[in-house]
Amino acid sequence: MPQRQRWHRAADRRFVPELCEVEYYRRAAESVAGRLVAHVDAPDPWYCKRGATPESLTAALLGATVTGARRRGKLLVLDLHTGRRLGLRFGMTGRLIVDGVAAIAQLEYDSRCDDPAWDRFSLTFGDGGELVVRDTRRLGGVELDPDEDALGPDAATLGAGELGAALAGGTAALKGRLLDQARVAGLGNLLTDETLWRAGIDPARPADSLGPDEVSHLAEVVRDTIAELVVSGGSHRGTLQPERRVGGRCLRCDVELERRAIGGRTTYSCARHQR
DNA sequence: CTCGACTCCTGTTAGC
DNA sequence: TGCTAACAGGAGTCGA
Repeated sequence: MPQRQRWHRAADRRFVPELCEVEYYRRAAESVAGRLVAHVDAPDPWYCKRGATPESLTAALLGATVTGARRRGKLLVLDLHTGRRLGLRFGMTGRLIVDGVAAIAQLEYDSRCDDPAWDRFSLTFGDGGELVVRDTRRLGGVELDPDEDALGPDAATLGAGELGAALAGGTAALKGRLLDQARVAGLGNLLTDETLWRAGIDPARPADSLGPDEVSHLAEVVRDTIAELVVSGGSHRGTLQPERRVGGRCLRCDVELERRAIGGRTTYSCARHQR
């Protein structure tokens, strides 16, 4: 098979739970609101985070009624009528399956791993339906009463003032700050590359080197990009994504994209128009 | 406080 | 052809 075609196929599969994907999970999880938890299955103690155990999760959840599903950044929160909250994180390969239907059909790496063997956590409801977290690589996790305030403002509604505060006083690379969930919640590696490419800003610039107009513009691009990608199907629908590979080219400038490690993450950017 | 380096995990892929 | 090692990235921890 020609190399170009292989790249294209790989790009098609690239799909990681970032903000857009977790928003789909949230919408799917809304349908369990009003239901009573009749059974809790937490077979993997490693998957229970921040002091939670299969026993403590069962104690907190069994008999509780879910009252709603919220999202902050990449964290999905199920509210319970008891006032307690269940936090779900999906890592890189976590999927949410509600009543047997996957909230997203396909994620990177696990297209052929749609296997109940990777079920890390599930709730069964009084009506017989269920909510399952299926995570091949176990980088996600489940916790009780997550500290939502430890997360920065949600990227989907990021204001210029909020972004300015998130970037202030940082000499490290802009991209590193954007990936820091305590500063801005919801941006992952793909979405960060996408927004900086669209905004025409070099990801390696010091975070506090952006002028007020750049901050304002970037915040707008972040909001618009997320809004667009939530409508069009997820992070992998980004304009940059098909070119986000070795040898990929900038669709604006038709030059080869630069590939670097910034903030510890593989970064693709255009040396010509991202300044 | 900031921030880079390291670690977790496992399917895929590059390279010998 | 078959094996191995690097790679992918969200998030926590550690130490300078």
